[in-house]
Amino acid sequence: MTETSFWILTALSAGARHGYAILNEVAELSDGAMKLRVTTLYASLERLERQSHVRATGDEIVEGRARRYYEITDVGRAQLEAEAARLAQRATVAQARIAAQTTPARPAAARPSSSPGVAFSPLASTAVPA
Amino acid sequence: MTETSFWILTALSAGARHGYAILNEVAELSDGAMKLRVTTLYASLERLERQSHVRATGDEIVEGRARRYYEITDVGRAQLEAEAARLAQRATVAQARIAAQTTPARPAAARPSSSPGVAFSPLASTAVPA
DNA sequence: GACGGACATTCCCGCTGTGGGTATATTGCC
DNA sequence: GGCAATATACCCACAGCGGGAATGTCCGTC
Repeated sequence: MTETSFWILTALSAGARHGYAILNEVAELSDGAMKLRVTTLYASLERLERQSHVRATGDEIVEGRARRYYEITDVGRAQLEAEAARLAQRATVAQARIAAQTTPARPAAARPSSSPGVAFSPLASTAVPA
Repeated sequence: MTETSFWILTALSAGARHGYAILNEVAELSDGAMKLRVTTLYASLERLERQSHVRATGDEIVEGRARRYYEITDVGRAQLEAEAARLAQRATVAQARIAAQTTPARPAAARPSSSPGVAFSPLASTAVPA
């Protein structure tokens, strides 16, 4: 999932929104870090609609302006949930590595990176050199 | 930062690696979820080198095969750290929204949402502790 | 009354990142 | 000899993103 799609689904997970409202909500949710462009937004909404992650719930005319409302589908919600879990895991893995790096003394390069038998335990010993 | 760059930097944050070793380590770190293609890998390494996030530390010949080792720079490490923090925040924001949506009673560590049922609360400020 | 700004959607077009396929070269196994 | 694994590199196509701008209404300011 792209970051754009992630933010759109997150915005919609609290209720139906029209395009422009999504734009503003994403900026707010991300604390200004993510500013969607209108072109990106509407292109992404089209893609999400094709993938049945969002659904258009009809057009409205409010004060002369046409508004198209979108809502998240069950599929979209499941995808968002899975993506959030992946993001959390990614962050954990990276932060564990960074922490393991800054704490102990570090040898020079060219260690062989032969994997320790068990697959990936981020919080414990991440292949710390002897 | 792209996901590819993120994983490469994460792999390199534990020490210098050559391209092919990065490939394997990323698959391991992500528990098989992320499988870099060789084309993507080397193209990304070039980009990261141009941005001074990684640095080539010289070529070696091991058993007849040329190996080019890469190591993460201080700039790259800082970028990785920042990216990990962003990922964690994104995951938190999304999971709080999902929790507020699915559990009407009480979300775990999220902020107290005023009205559970028909939630259209605009979220005045991002309540994510850094 | 003209002008700019906010709202709201849509089209055109170029750039970047990704990935499939493939070429090259060496070592080890069957 | 053929095949897999290791290791890097090139060519080309596709998808997502974003700049620019068009369309149209409403509101506040000059």
